[in-house]
Amino acid sequence: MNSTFLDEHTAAHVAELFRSFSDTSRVRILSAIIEQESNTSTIAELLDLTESAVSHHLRWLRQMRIVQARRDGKEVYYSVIDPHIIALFQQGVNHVKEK
Amino acid sequence: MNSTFLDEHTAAHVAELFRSFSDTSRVRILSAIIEQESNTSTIAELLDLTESAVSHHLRWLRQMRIVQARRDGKEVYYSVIDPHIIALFQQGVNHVKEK
DNA sequence: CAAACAATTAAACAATTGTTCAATTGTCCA
DNA sequence: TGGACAATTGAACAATTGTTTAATTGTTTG
Repeated sequence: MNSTFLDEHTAAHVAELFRSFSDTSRVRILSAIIEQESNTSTIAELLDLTESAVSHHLRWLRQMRIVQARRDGKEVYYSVIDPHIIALFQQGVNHVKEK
Repeated sequence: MNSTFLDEHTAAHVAELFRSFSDTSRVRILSAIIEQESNTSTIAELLDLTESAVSHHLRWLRQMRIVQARRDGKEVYYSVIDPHIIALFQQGVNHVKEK
């Protein structure tokens, strides 16, 4: 169906996309907000990370359009919008779990 | 169906898996050998990389059990065995292409 | 308005990563 | 066996990345 042979430019974008899921903290953050929309400090507390570290990762994911931010008063709530992204992430998780 | 909330250990493995696809050269190498089983120097020539660089990446991918090596005389041919891995990779590629 | 809380940002740092160069190993065949 | 070719390996390096600390911005409420 689809050829996978990629030009350098597309390959760079694919790599960038997968880089979203290539760090332990980012994977944990994503798993948390896929499970339930949460704000920065709740995520930080839940995962035992500093708010700053979480915020840096979320900025990265925001720039990649992986996560969506919604402010409610002082808090900013994050979630994963795109079902394709969730499916991609889940597929990686399942692969690991089924070993 | 499946909860995605992950313990640190599983998250680390998931991150490690996705790291296989998180570098432009590795993405290009994978796209080449998914398209067609190839040996190190053919891949190097096709992608304009040194054989050493290609070999280093392939070692990484081999250790991750993403690729399979088959020696035929002087040449070592690489391929991606697991259809789940191919599907995961393709899904990332499609996500990028559909933007 | 000021104090308190939530989140972001910038700078700095240690750690990791990708690539190169050079040396080595494995295989074939004259 | 020795020379040629293919691939791997190790060491070194520059570049990138994740985290911390400290300062700053945004928002609410006393």
